Amino acid sequence: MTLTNNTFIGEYAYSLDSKGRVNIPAKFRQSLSDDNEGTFVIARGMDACVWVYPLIQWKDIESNLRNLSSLSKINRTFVRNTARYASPSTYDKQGRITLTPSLIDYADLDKDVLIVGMVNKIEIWNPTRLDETDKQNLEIDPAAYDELAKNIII
Amino acid sequence: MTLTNNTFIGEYAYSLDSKGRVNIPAKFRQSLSDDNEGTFVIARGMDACVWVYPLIQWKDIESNLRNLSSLSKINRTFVRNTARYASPSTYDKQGRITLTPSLIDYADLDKDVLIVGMVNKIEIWNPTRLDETDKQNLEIDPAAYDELAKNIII
DNA sequence: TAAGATTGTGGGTAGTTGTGGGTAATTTCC
DNA sequence: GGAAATTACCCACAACTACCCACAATCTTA
Repeated sequence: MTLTNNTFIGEYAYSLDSKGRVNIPAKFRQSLSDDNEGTFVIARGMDACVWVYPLIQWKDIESNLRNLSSLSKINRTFVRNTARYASPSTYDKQGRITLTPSLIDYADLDKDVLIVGMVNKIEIWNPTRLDETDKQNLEIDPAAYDELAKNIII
Repeated sequence: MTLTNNTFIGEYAYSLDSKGRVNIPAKFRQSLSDDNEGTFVIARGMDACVWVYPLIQWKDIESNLRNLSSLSKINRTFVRNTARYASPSTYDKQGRITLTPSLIDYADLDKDVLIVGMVNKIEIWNPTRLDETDKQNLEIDPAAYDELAKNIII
């Protein structure tokens, strides 16, 4: 079984141990291409979660950031907020990455975490926070949502 | 006799075993093209059932999701809702795929299941749930059918 | 109709995966 | 420079999954 390289789908209930390590689901690891060198880049998500990018994917983002002119204030802010909290993390022999205390704090992570495949990246959630976010998202404009769905035949 | 590749029609009564495995009807398997690598992607249906996509079909959806920037909140929600409950499943030598406990729960599946060909994907139903859904759908607004008639010739 | 092939279903087993903890190497700080 | 803290690497084990074999029922073909 192989999906597209560096592609992640599905939801997994895993645990964060006392050393700040989380397992990356085996199915996700199998999808990783070799040029990632066993490394992810972890960063603050735009929601209350941790974003985990395979190295290759992150390099792509970096080159996009490079193209944003610092003349514009919003660009400066965006680049700063994106780069500031990002850091690389290589997984160990058991397939775990270590999260930074700062990110654990930001995402309000406890022992039980939910790992969610987001196609080009991975999200790590406190299950309670995800529930809350889900509920808030019910208030999203249904018309805009349908518009999105219309363009993707599922 | 073979229809178009990766196309599924008809209805089959099969069973879900204690390990969460369901057989994919032989006729469906014969229709699969090789580039599916013996793999399906199972996901939550929009009704109370499990959707089963041949890998090729899913990759199409995936590439659409990949193009949605996570800067927009509605995009994030859409990608998350779509990808979260999906997972790849390769069929074994007997032609069975394994469903996740989460999907079995969502579709309220028991031992007896109904497998329905939906042309580009497959649905797995609890027969009782399908009956109920059918009855509700009898009350479909005729105007909606007229609208549909503009888009399809049967 | 009978023999053979295919298909659906059940269960055993070996390998993989998730999780916890120990130890040595590295870094930090006084 | 040396002690303390942190990090990276390694081992161990239980739970789970994927793979394999078996068998009965059904369908195909001569």
